[in-house]
Amino acid sequence: MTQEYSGSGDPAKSLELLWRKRPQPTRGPKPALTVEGIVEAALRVADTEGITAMSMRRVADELGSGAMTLYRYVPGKAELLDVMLDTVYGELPKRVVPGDWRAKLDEVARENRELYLKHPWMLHVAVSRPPLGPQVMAKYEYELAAVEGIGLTDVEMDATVTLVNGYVHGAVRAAVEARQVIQHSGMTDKQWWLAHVPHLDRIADIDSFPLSTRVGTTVGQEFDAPYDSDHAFEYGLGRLLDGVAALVKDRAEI
Amino acid sequence: MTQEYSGSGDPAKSLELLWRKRPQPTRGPKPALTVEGIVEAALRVADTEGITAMSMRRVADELGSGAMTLYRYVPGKAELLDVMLDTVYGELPKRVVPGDWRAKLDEVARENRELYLKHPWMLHVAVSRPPLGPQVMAKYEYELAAVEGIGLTDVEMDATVTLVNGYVHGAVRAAVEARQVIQHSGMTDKQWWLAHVPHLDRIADIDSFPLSTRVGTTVGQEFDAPYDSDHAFEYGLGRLLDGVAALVKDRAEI
DNA sequence: ATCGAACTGGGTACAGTGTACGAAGAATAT
DNA sequence: ATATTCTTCGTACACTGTACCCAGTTCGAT
Repeated sequence: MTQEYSGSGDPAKSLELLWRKRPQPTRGPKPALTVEGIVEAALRVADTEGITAMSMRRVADELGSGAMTLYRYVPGKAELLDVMLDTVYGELPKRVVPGDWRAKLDEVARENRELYLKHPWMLHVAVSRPPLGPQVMAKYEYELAAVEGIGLTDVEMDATVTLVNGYVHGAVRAAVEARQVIQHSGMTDKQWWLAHVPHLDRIADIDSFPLSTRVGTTVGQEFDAPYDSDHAFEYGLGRLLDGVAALVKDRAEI
Repeated sequence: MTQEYSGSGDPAKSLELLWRKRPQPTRGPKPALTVEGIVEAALRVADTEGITAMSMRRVADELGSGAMTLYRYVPGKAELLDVMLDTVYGELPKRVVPGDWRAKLDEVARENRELYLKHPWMLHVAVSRPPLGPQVMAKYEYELAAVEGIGLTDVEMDATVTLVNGYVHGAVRAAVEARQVIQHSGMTDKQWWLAHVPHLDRIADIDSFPLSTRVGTTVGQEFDAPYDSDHAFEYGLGRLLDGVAALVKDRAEI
């Protein structure tokens, strides 16, 4: 399995770590490492080798120290992931684009998509309770600003940015999975499909699935792959924003 | 990490396993187990103890046999997960509801949601290339039927059911994470929030985040939790189907 | 009836994982 | 000079998937 859990330890410790407000001691030897250095090394490993490779030992190796040394700087792996997340959220450009709410929400979606594509390991970190670090807070503030003052209630504003974020997460997850499975298996989708079809013809009764056969064939021809991620992203985002537009129009009319 | 990868071994072996077309040998001792029994045991473990607990040793224990014995019946853990997936897809009622495409797509979304809630481990199995078993095929056929004959192209039909499935996956994943994190941490969202706010006030400069503060407070009061999953699901599904409706209307007019 | 081939069950081993514990040494306050 | 505090990090534990191998069982052919 590949689901990491975001930190759930002592809130005070976690927040002090995220905001770099940890009291530094006067006595004892000077620390050889820094939280920043550890996070940097962890990001390097996660970005290039994936989240499964990012073990405490691997990060320690990267820094030339022992695995247990890291525990002097972060309470555990979950909290390290929290800081990693908050750090990469700082990479979001948070551009304020001209235009209405739709242009802004569109920008939010695309910026998040870029970030996920750059750091695919983010997709596998559960953030039901987000790490309340400075970058996470700035991100939420920026995203709410996109839908502020267009007639939605506070609850609808929150639901809308949550919806967009959830959509992007899902869409990119599918796209990244597709990309990774190609590397993992050494086969493109088309090759995979061609390797399965003859066996499926032999084993299954494909006459029972007329729609699947017709649509699957068309989609395969059209996109040279069963799943085209760019197309899927654009289509889904378009539908989603259309749906939000309907609500906004509704609120404006009443 | 908690991402299991769906099988990527020999297509012939995988398909024969999924469709139960494996040639049974005549010589040698009669097998003590069956694929069905192993899948049943694995589902029992995954449903009750989660996907992380579902190890080959744990499943073997459940059956009173050695871990390596399972490898006589399934090529590996990935393929076992494939069969588990195909099996639970068989639980989908696949009701043909009266009404237009929207009623049918709505039903598709709700059936999938129920299934995910019943088997949350499904959310952590990567299915970029779905196991082409009988139940997966039947599911795809049923879902395409919901949007057949309403003026969409084959490609749009596929994109639409993919979009709905992706949406439900994301929405339920968020809801299940929220549920699990309560059990995992022993705190409700409100308790978690109340444990963090005083520290956040002390450490962060909350004046920099006026929208977050206002909206966060309102949402907290309204739903007694930062994240209400039922509300989010209904809101998102509504927006999504509105968006599809706009496309359907467009196609009808041209 | 005998015997080899084919098959099954499952023990052991390997290279990993997060992290609790504790030993050994270094820097500072007194 | 010494006590206190803080550092690094080796060892150990309970896990993981599964490769490899051996012993035992059953059947087909002779």
